[in-house]
Amino acid sequence: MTALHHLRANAVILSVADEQPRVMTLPGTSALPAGDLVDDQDATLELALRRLVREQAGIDLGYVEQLYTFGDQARSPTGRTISIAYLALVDAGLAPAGREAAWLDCYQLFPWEDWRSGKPEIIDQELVPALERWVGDSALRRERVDITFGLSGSPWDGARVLDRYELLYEVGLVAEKGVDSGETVAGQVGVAMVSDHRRMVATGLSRIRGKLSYRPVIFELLSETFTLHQLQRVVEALAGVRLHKPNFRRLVERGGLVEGTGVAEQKTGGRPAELFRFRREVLRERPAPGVGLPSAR
Amino acid sequence: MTALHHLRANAVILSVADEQPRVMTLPGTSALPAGDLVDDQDATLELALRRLVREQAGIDLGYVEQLYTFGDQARSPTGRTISIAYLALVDAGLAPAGREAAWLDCYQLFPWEDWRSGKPEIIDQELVPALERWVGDSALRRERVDITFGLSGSPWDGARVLDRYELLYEVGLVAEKGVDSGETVAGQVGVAMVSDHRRMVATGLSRIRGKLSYRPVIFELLSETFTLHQLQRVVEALAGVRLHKPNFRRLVERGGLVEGTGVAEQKTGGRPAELFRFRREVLRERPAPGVGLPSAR
DNA sequence: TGTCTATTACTCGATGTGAGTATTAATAAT
DNA sequence: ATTATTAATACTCACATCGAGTAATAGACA
Repeated sequence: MTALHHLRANAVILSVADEQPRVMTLPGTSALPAGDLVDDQDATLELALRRLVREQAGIDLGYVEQLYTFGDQARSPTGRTISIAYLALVDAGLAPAGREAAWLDCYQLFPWEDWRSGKPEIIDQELVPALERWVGDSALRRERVDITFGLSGSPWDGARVLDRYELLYEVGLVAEKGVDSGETVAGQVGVAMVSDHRRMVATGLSRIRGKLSYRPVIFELLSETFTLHQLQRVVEALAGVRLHKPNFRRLVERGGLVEGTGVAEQKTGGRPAELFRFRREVLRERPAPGVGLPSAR
Repeated sequence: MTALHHLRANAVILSVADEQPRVMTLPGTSALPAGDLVDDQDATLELALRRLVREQAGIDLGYVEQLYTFGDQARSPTGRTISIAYLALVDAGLAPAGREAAWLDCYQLFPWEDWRSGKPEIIDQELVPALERWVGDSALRRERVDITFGLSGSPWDGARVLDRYELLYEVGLVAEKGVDSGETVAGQVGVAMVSDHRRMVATGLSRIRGKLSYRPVIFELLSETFTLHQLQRVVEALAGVRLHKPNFRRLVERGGLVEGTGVAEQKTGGRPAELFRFRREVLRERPAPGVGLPSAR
């Protein structure tokens, strides 16, 4: 009745710095913090993961949620390895770097996901041609490609990060194994990661993009106080789209998500902005408080 | 590097019959279909689960998605057991019963979740008093109870099924272990299930309630064709609320989710209703097509 | 012919959303 | 001091959607 399995936990730790979403890796590698779940000293899996990250990267995680459990046979040649992936969000200000942790730009992993300066050129130049070849005259493939990549009049759905990654993987455009460095491989798009770690990051980005509009997770990535401009930049970085400033401010203020502190700060050369903080009471007032991206409904 | 673990897969198989959401159990028990993940004959975990359900309950699952991985130490006294739970949706018409599978009414498990005939009496009569005692004068507990159960002016959020179950578990109102029959236990609310299976069902119900409004999952529970009335009843059963008929039809028709077949059927004694079918093209047209419940935004 | 059931049509106000434009406040350079 | 710069703040407006209510209609059955 007892089975032998290789059981691991992986951490997708995201933060936003310099208007770029980034994921923590172990220094010198393109691997996520991960470890075997071997001893039973932790009461819950989540606590085991927190301990693991503390030991490997030297930080105490705040927000943590379970992402997905990966267990396909193809993942390892000798027997099945089960990996339970977790998503963590950390404030860029508190995030360590250097000997303990390195940070990898998410849009180097998924260049097609950043639409902040318009549609990424890689889509029409590299992805679409390869996808079209793969489609051939299959109606099923046609529909799938149209939906996941917003072709043939379908809208681009920012939250389908994972769908797109999985499709590109099937098509053979993204590599998963046999790559230890963070280099780009010929014939492949984006920077690869060890094993299926890039797929885990895609899962995490999908999750958080979807969650942005109905849970106030964004504040996990910001300090206690922040300007509305900073808040908008962080949302834009994660969502991968530019937002209309007046509407964003209206949404977030009138929506009761933030409250001003009265204090003004910021020495960016222009007019100092007021500092805001997350308004916790919104949780009691609205069923699904989030920042609401365009066409995300 | 290799760890010994007890690894299992569980299936939360939902369907709606007679306007009641129900979950499949093994006949004579209050246990979900489940099994050890021991051999590596399946390429993916999901395939392993499908085979397991086929062997145990004799049905081939259609829609399947991974739910959550449970691995808290408290689950088993001797070493950790990891359970990967999956959610499956089956058409009530195709669902088997009898020797192979039994069906358990979800609202017997969670009587407080069915608001179709108004607020369930159990909430004010049993839950709230116990919750209030548990809160005491802790502001943290106060906030949590208010949000999860819609107290002190907070709205009731249908999708928080799991939050409510977990809170009731902490408070001691729902039992998890040592109960093999489906009977109600003194001092406890709702029908218990084996081990943490009821928690898995709560997770599944939470997931599908949340998903209703942005993914057309509801059609997995219906036959190829159906009347709008049937569709509404199934949505109401899952969501646990009554819906405004004219608005529902407008939403679902003008939203492009269904299309008429021209065929009229139904011999319920009144005017025959037109049969509709799911309109697949909506997937290409809208980013997040769903049935949109009231205040679900 | 009447009754029942359920479909179908219409209205109306409140709210939210996307988009655009204008104004103001403070800092830094000249 | 004055001006340019940067960004915050304020306002408008059309449009779609939503919640809620009311009314009319079509067919089956007794």
